[in-house]
Amino acid sequence: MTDTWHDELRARGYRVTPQRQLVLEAVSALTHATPEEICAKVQETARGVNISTVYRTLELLEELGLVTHTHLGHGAPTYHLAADADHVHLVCRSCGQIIEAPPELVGDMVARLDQDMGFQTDVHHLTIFGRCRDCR
Amino acid sequence: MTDTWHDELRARGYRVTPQRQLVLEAVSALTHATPEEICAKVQETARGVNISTVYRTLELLEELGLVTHTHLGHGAPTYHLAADADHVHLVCRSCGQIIEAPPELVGDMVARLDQDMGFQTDVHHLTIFGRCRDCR
DNA sequence: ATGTCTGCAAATCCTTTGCATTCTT
DNA sequence: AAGAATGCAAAGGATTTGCAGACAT
Repeated sequence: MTDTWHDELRARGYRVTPQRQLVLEAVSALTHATPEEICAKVQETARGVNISTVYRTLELLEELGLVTHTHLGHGAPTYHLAADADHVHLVCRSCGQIIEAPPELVGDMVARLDQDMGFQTDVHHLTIFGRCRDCR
Repeated sequence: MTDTWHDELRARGYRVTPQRQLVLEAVSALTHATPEEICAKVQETARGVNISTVYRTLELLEELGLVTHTHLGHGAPTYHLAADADHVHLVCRSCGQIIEAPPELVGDMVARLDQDMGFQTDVHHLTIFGRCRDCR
């Protein structure tokens, strides 16, 4: 990833800090990571980084469009790099497995929702619950 | 609704209690209700019913297949009668409006997920985020 | 009578907030 | 120097749990 977001940050009056870089790196390195997990990863490099900073940073990075989150279950949401987020999530109710499916699978639905309801789907945030092949 | 679930309950070794009946009635009377809201509704009839009883009861009723829940946003989940749940939820990110759309809209997607991935979608639990006609 | 269910209070999990201090600009 | 960001601790909302007493069977 380039560092153009540094300029984006400054242009908006925000500041580039080590914590923000580390959180973004952690989101990049992990997949489907919760704030807690991201915090743990960050602390491997810089201990002392606080969980509240992680929350604040995730909110900021999401506002900048660099990361997105999804709710994969009951607990904490999970974060992705927005650039890696071009898929929908299938969550198996039975074994808990998380499957990343190509967005083409829902293309027809997205088109119909648009045509019939005027509704513009946020595909990146889409999570579908059900049972996977192995569990049905 | 008939009371056949009473027998179902007893057959499984559970008991029929006023609280359980009231919670089911509240879920039936309300729509998209959170545990808190359900509790408030129940307390109109029987004050003293505790929120933890509501949580335990909702879990039980869900296990019995009488109610389902969906996550419509960040906060608490919302509950439905399973019999009323034959629709998918569209949530507008901008105005917060919740639209109940006919399940036919996602029929194609469900079929594809089944064919291509062997994945059996839980349509009742499906919530789609995006922007509604008025907000796009 | 037996064992389940309830209410209560406390505990837990996840997230947010206030504030003094530190750091980026 | 000015103001934004951080760490810390405390508060907050949602949900779960342990337990003694109440209730359905």
